[in-house]
Amino acid sequence: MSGHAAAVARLRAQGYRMTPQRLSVLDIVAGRSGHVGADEVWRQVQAQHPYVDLATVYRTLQLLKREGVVTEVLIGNKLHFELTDQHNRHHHMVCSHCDAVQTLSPAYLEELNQRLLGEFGFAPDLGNFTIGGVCAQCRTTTPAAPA
Amino acid sequence: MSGHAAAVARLRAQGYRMTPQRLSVLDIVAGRSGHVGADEVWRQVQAQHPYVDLATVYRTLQLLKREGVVTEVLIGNKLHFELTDQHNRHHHMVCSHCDAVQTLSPAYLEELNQRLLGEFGFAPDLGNFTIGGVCAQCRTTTPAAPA
DNA sequence: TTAGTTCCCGCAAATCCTTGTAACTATTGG
DNA sequence: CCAATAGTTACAAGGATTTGCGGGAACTAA
Repeated sequence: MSGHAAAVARLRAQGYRMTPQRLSVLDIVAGRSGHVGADEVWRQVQAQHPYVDLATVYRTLQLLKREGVVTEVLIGNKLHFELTDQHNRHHHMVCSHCDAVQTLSPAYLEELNQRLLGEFGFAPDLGNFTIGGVCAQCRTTTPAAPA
Repeated sequence: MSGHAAAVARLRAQGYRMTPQRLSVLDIVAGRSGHVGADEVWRQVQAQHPYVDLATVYRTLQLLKREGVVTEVLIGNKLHFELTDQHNRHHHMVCSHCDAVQTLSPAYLEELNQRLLGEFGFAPDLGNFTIGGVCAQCRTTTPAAPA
């Protein structure tokens, strides 16, 4: 219950009602060091408020994502979420073979970001950027992978 | 019926049976200059073979993607496909606001590709790479967008 | 407080895509 | 030519996520 109090205040200031459901969702995502699947967020929310619907969890997660409070990571084909940490920004590399996730410093995409913006006026959504591929582990132990 | 005859032969040589359903799916994707939604592929397949199931279309598209014959583009949250053109490779930038798609030369990602491979041993799937963001048009006409 | 308005939720249905299954079809080996 | 085999399909059911809707709770103004 440390880092996200400011986020709650900010959301409230923007006119959002921080209902028990929303606070619960945020608490659960914030209580993790890494990412959580939407379904697991739901299960944990239900432990506190058994009547909460899955749709509410999804709507809340989308809201928090829109407001930059959480970051979305597509793993396999499930959405995961983690608390956005301004002081430790990172992107994600997800292995399509074993679903392992590595973090990637924003520095790696900074140049691309600038070029797309400068040359095309296109502002990439790097906040929720995830790049798929095959990790080192799977490349060495799998017969099908490029050099 | 020009470009993909070779692909058909290759798939056949790999042991795949090029059934009427599969040929139809491939013909339809190949008959487009740009990308087609899975649902529209289905509709057009049905015009030729009314009994074909949507699941077959999806399975076929996945097969063609796995084999590199077609490229997948996620637009909005619908999958689109286009014939992979080795001589005109490109990635896609998709606007999350208006769903417009721009193509992007592979040159823009070549350095990133090399760095991820060299520093992490991670082989990004750039063949089916799509980057989301907000296009120039929407950035100027929308109140919410970064500089 | 009270009426009016806005926001949010639970519920249900819909959407897009994937997967399980049993039947069907081409191919292979006698 | 017939049986065994492997690959494919239609159909149906499932999974993940989104959306429509109507009621209800919270904020606002007077």
